[in-house]
Amino acid sequence: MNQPLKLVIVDDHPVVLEGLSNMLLQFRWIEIVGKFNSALEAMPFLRKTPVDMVITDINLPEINGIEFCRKIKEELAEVRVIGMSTFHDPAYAREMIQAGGSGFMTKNASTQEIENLIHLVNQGGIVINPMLTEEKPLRFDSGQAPMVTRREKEVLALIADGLTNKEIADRLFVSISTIDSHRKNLLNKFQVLNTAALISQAAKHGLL
Amino acid sequence: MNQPLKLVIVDDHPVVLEGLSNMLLQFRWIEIVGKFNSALEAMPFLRKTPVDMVITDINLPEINGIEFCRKIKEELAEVRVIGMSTFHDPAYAREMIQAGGSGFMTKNASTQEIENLIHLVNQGGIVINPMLTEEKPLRFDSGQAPMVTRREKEVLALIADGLTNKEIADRLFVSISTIDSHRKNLLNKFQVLNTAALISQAAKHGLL
DNA sequence: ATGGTCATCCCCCAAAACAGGGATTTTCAT
DNA sequence: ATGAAAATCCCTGTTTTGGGGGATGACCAT
Repeated sequence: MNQPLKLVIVDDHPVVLEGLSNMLLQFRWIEIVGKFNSALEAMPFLRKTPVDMVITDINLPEINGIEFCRKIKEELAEVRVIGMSTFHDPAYAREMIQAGGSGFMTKNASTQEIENLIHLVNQGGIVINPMLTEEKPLRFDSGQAPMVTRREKEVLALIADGLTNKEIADRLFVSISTIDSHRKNLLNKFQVLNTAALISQAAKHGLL
Repeated sequence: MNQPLKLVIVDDHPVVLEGLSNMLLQFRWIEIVGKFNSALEAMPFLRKTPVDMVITDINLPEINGIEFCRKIKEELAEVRVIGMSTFHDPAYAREMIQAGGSGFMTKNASTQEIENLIHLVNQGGIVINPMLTEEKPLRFDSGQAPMVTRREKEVLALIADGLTNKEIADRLFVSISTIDSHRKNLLNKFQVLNTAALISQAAKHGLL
């Protein structure tokens, strides 16, 4: 703990941004090295500056906190990410963790709670604060998946397994043209230009 | 809290099974309704008996605790699952959560810690205990992901985003041949024949 | 210093995917 | 029963991938 923890805060509400950073200013072991209003502004900074931790709002414009977290972990795996939200939504918390994040807190947490949380996360823990009561078993989706028909789903799965159109056609006893059509429709529905993007989108939406 | 919490314990070591259940016997609000040595034995029971929570060892024969958890959440979403392991492995903890679990603990946790953990999880929290220091940024794999280099990872991500070799080459300021090589190496490492399979494998291993 | 992995680049050629039309039959709910 | 949606099929192209090679410098650890 000889080096202060380098922290970046991301929130589109200036009030929160200022409030939180003032709150944390009193802790000498924490150094706030950046404050941003959006993920898009923060990302370039993160890429070129060594940072230990990011606290980000979940409800951000353009790229939300969950996606932001995913991106950070993709490119900069060693940066720990804590999600923050106004609402006590356990689904948010879980999605943060599933996106590779290390923690979740609501904006009304006390200074002490926040310091503890940061401290624990910094030690490698995963912390959700406060402990929330969840009503429903929770949703796993991110965004909404395009509506795919039974057959398309079938084809999609086989594509993901690495089969070519011809192989799929043989397997399903239809012509190559048919599979080709299904494939095109899938590309359209997912608004992507090729198979790679199709599969990664499908995976993201849990359709595989 | 009028109804006691119905709990099932799964561990292949009889000592742990007995020890833990004895430990928890003292708490009147917890009722142990089942003890099993493996996931395969526990699953049928869970299907026909209403249970609130399952505490399962991670290192189980045949089906490990992570997979077990995934299966439970697929079929019985309302059952909360806590993973347990001898080792302080933060990767386990994270995988449990990603599999839909609600908590993780090591076997040397104290009675009090365990009761607290169960209590918090029962209220809908996600709890990792103890807070572990993680050495390396941690692995995300289920099974083991092939080892991909920094550059390959970069290329992989861009492929998943739907860029063609040419576009990736432009973006990274290298020649198309280079990207082509990286792509081929990725196909080799993942033991797949085309991009579709590559991306779905990568997604499965959490590399996206 | 030298063997290994990484990242970079090149060739050729075949196979598969993508883009753009269009068309017919089955199925299913109102 | 009748329209809409789904599933099936076809043609003509171009672009992108994939499979088979091989080569070079940079870096890194033993």
